[in-house]
Parts: sequence; structure tokens; C-alpha cells
Amino acid sequence: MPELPEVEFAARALRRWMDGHHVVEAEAPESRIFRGCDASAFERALRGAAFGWVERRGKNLLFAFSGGQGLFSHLGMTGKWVRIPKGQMAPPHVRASLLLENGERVGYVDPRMFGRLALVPVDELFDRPEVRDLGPDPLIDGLDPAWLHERLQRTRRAIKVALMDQAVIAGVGNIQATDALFEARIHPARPASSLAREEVDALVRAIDASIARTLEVQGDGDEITYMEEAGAANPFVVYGRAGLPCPRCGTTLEKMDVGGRTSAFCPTCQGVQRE
DNA sequence: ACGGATGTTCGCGC
DNA sequence: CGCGCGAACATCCG
Repeated sequence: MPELPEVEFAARALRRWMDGHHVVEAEAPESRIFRGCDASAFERALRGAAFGWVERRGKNLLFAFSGGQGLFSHLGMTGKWVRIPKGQMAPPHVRASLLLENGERVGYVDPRMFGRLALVPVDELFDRPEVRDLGPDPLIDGLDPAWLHERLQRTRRAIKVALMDQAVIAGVGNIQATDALFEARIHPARPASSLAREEVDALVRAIDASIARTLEVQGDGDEITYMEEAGAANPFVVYGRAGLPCPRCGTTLEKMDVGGRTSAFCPTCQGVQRE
């Protein structure tokens, strides 16, 4: 569950669950989730640690605990942080969990294990390449259209590939890029350098709106219901809707491969690529 | 049963 | 160095 809005949702939930609490016991089976440390080091490092704070940068989560102990978390494709109330059975695929002094458990669930956890000293968290090399974060730094336009001038890559490059904009993934390009009426395969300044303006507005809207439908509960329940309606505008009518003009939405990822788009609204 | 899925990284080749 | 491509990672869902 991993694009900027979902990771922001996770950060907010983690604060509610962990603010003012400390870890009584940390548990984790050995798995490939851990990078640069093993599960037993995770258990030893966090046992007895007081929660300090959690921050989001792009799709990354950074935790600080007492004693200068930090934790880096990336959710990969299917990672999520969950709250496991006292006495409740843990869901499948819990790769790591923290038992708090109030009896609640905070767990990291990740079926496919594309995510990762790493112990990092707090004062090195922001120096990690995954964080240091990020472009502006739409929620934290905001997007400057003039800057983005200039940045996009420097590459011939498809605009959708550039948008998903974390060094260009932090946190945009396949869903936000797909919906934002639709909203801004820009074909996903257009060379990034071909975008006019007004198009970049529209794109920035569309990215901000797409993120705000996704945050809104997520609400502020403990779980993102649209992703949790199998069969729940797809809340996105064109992502995952190829073959269905365009919500704006009714033309059948198409899909194409851009940079190895599937993109849904409207062949009418998002026109043919111009140079 | 088969294909595809919200992400990143690495190796290879041009 | 920039870039494209395919593979790999492991599981679930329609």
C-alpha cells in the first residue's frame, strides 16, 4: 500500500498508536525484510525503547526511539503498519511487531516482502540515499511549477517515468502519476521535455489534488478500508480502469506500458503525443 | 489457471 | 553519464 498518501496515512496512524508509549518487547522472525541488520538485532535494539517520533519523506518512514535508535521503513508493494489490539490475533505475514506497555501491538505486515526495515542511528536517518536523494515532497516542500518545468526540460524520458522518479518528485507512484496525467490531460508517454509551462502548471495542480483526494477517501481511521477489503471499489479516477468509459468524455480508456508500468489513459482527452 | 499488481534494485547493453 | 530493458523479489486476487 505504498504511495505518498498511503505512507502519510501510516505515519499519522503510527503517531496515534505510539505517541507517549514505549516498547516492552520487539519480535521478528528472520526474513529478507531486514537489510543491514537481522531480526534478532531488531529485537534487541527496540526492546525497552521509548517512541520518539515518526516522519515521512516520500514513500519512506523514519522512526526515532530513545537512545538515538532509529528505524528506516519502506513499504515496498504490499507493506503496511497495523495496530493489533490487546488479545486480538495477529493477521498473517507480520514480519515485525512491537508490543507496547499498554498491551497493544504495532505490527509490520508485508506478504510479498518487497518492503524493508533497517536499524539506523537517528542522526543518520536523513543521510540515507533513499531520503537524501529525494526530490521535493508535495506535502512537505510543495511543488514549484517553474522548478518542475525546468527539471523536466532536462530529460527526454516519458513524462510518466519522470514523475515516478523519486529524485524528481518524492512519493509519486503509478496510481498518482496515472490519475494526475489524466486530470492534466497529458499523454503518459510524452517526452518530459515537450511539456509546455502551462501543462506543468496543470500537472502540479493535478498531483496536489490527487494526493489530497486520496488522503480524503482514506479518512483517519486505523485502516485504509478501500485497500483492506477484497472487492472494495477502486476509488481512483482512471488507474485500473482501462476498458471502461472515460469519466470525462466516455471514450473507452486504454492502457499502455510506460517504463515497465501499466498506464491507463484516455486516447481522446490525453490526445496523441505531440513533440 | 493464468496474469497482473500501489516498488526498488541490479546487471547488461547502447 | 543517461537511459531502456528484463529479471528478481513472494503472495494474493479476480
